[in-house]
Amino acid sequence: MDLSERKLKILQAIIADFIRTAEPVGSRTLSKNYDLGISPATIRNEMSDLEELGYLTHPHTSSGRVPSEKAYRLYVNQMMNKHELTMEQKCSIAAQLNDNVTELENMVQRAAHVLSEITNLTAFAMTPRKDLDTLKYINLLPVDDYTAVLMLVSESGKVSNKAVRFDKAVSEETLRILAKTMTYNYRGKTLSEALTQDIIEDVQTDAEAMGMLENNIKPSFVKTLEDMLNVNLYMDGLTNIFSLPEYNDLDKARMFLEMVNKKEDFTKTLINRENGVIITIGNENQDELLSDCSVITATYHVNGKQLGKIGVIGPTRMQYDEVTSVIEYLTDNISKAFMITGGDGDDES
Amino acid sequence: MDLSERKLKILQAIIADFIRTAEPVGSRTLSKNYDLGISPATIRNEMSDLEELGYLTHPHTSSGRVPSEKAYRLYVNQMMNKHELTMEQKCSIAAQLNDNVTELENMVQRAAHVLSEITNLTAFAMTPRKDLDTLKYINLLPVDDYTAVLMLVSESGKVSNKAVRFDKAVSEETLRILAKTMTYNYRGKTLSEALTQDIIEDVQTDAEAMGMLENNIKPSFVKTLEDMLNVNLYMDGLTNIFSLPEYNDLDKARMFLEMVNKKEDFTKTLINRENGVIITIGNENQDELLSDCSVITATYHVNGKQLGKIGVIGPTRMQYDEVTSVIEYLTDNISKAFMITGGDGDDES
DNA sequence: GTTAGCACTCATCAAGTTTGAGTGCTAATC
DNA sequence: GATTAGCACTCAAACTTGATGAGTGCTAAC
Repeated sequence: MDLSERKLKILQAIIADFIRTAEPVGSRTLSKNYDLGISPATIRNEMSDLEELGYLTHPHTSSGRVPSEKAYRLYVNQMMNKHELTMEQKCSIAAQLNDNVTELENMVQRAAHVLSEITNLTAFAMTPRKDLDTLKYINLLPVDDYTAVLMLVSESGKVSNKAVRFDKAVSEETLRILAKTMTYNYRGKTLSEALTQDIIEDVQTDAEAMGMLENNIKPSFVKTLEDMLNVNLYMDGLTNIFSLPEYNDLDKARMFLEMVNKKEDFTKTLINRENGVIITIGNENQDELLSDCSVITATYHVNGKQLGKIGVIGPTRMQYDEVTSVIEYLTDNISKAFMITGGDGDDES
Repeated sequence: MDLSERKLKILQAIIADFIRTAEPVGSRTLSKNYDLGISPATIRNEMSDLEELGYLTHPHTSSGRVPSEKAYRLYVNQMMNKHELTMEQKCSIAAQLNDNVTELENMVQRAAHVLSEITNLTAFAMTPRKDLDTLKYINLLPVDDYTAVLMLVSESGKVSNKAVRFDKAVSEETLRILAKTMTYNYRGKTLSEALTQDIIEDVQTDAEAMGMLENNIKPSFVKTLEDMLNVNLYMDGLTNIFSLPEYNDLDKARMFLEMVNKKEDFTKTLINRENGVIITIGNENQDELLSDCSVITATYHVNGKQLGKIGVIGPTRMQYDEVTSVIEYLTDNISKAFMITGGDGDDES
């Protein structure tokens, strides 16, 4: 059933007011502050209908109305106007973002910062998944007789490394052979393929060297690959929630911070989201703990291939229009910055 | 002036009680729960003296006494008994810490975790400063015609890298020469020396190559060096403060979290602390913002040279004895683990 | 269909009251 | 002279009470 023009107008006014004030909205306030041309009593009747239809709720009998998740969903889908950023805002954002960029990690981190500053919410930014990246070469650099550094370099220029310890002294010559063997076996494989593929025996390597490969190098190799595959998650504006009336209760603030601090869980949640601009409201979120939050994410791309995400998390009462615009502007900027030369030679500092 | 035996006993009891309950301690409670053998009235007289001497304070006229910073200082210096960890505690800590260690970063991070779990405070762990580490080799790995990865390897096995973009296409041969020149110039220099030393002209490099060194590589080189020098700070148990009555006020909790979130400032504060087990109470802390916190840090060493720190931050009311024991046990463990082979081939994942 | 009017509800706030844990002082006791 | 019992006093915290006001639903008039 479609809502009448008037009901839509009233609902929109309630949502706007509630997003601004965080207070339940009453019929009198509505008729006074919004140019609806009808009396409070009529508004009450309409609100009663809207409540029956599930768009509004009532904290208690004699309080104003609060938009439900269903209302926010309707608002986001149909009623939200495109919010244009001012020229100053755009310039300021671009300036902060592009100042002396050399690395994606850096820029992405700054995006989270800018986003949290503008929206006054908790922002996050995720570096791209490297699924399609392939191994280019593998090196073993001697440190002392028993220790070396295993170094992997990918086609896109990502470098990652870990220490390897050997049971016995190993010569530089042996290290070179081992590295050569590994490069021969893994070159051109994607990172995820390399994770599953076993080290193949090679004519040049003897039994002893093979043992080292299996027992000493393999664990570090796997960990390094996982490091390269893993996305990094930057968060900013965690303490912004203290300014929101929704979290002016210690328990709620605590729960929020504890949830967000579990970075691994949160990263998984993010990875599973679709690409593009995605808004999930309250219980639409998979994660039980996010059931009274809204999450907005958008995707940026590096070289048109690898995809990363940035976004915000906050109460269901948020400025969906403004936040969405800012996020979109940020992702556009990042995508542009890393389009031409494919400068994704990021490291993990 | 020295305190009488009895005053010391009373003060100790007050401190013990206050650390446990966080409530001002009254004379009746004291005489009931502690075997002091004197009546509340006598205790009141003694407490009055102790207050005059600056060891106790009075939140308001008719409330119990609270230990002052001076009292905590006295307690820590003279009255605190050595708290022995139980065998189970030790085993549990050692197990969590040493499970499958390959890297210092990893172990240090886990130390912060264990520490925050046991103490229910906010714990932190700082990786060692690399001042004494020297450069071993410098490499430039081609990514595409305009991009390379600059890689530095130090004597201790630390590897760090950053992307370099060139104004024009650069051949692999050129990269090799550039890397060779840099290695020649910087090998054996400590990281901090390398930061200040300029690139010296070399017979093998022509003017064009020199220009690239200056304009394209230098910025990345400096950043990479700074990355290698920089300590990493891991924090854990941030939300533990929500369980403390000291922070059951939103503003206080917020201030604490905002302070601790400024990692750079906090790192500087930590670096400036002396080595060994250091306890600073309230206003003894340099940082204004820490004026109602106590901080305990201890130092671990890697190979007897590089020094890192771990510690906790919490209200001045904390279990100084227990916390100190745990921190000491942790630093001992880390130092032991990284003593023999000097396996500090950490990276920055 | 719309609106004015009215009785009712309920969170919030301020003012007053009670309670109890604490103190300091004084006079009696050891 | 040191210790203690007794008592008047203080003050935060918890509870009570009543007023206020923003809100509702319902009904009857427009």
